[in-house]
Amino acid sequence: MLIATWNVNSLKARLERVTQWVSENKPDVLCMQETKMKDAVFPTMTFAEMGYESAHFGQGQWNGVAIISRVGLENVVANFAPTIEPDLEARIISATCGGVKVVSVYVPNGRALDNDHYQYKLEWMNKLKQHATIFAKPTEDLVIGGDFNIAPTDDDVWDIKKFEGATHVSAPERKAFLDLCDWGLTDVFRDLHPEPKVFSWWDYRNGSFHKGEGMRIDFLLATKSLAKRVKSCEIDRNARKGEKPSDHVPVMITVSEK
DNA sequence: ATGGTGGCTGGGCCA
Repeated sequence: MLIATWNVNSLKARLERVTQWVSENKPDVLCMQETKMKDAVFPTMTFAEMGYESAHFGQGQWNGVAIISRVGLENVVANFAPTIEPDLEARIISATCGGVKVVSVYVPNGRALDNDHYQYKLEWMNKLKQHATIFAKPTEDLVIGGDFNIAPTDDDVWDIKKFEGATHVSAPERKAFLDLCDWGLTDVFRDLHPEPKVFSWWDYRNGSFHKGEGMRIDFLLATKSLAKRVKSCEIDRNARKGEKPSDHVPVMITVSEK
């Protein structure tokens, strides 16, 4: 089973690249973020013709998350679980795909440490942990895939000195990330790849990709029962090349059957 | 280099 996550930065602008990537990689499940479209215009038929069911939680010009699956797509939950105060933005959708509980998340950016949006980000991470506890047990097969807008360690940014006073690397954000993992989730990529400076995002500006100035902020976080069956985890750096790339690239895991 | 690029849009915000 191949499970992937990708912040596509507008599915409308990226549809050709996304369908091309799906055709080549044939993920069983793909979590997407920043579709930036309303549900009514989500390309359900395009994916259906490729053999995928779709679940989309969109709002329009910003945010928007989706899960597409060719191994079943059941029990879809748009937004946080019903007992949690709902987010006003479309940033989380959950479903069960082929026996695995899957959550696609687009964690708020935070903007700046003194910005209200930063508090919103921290609260959002707390709600995500609550959502996990409601949506699944730590003993079940669960993967949370998405753009977390948090670099968990200094190895996950190109130069920590450039991030003094910035979001994505602050101690409270990193603690929120660890708190979520402490519930029972593993950063599968880091487990299999100890090497530093492997990134999933590069700013469009200033030739960042070619200078190697990126961050690893996109993750597949798996519960133990799932993580122990993961055979490989890759970040598809090639997806940042060529015409009209997203600023993020896909992260993918292959999981062996039980 | 207080800029740069890209995607919403249709001027300015967001990342």
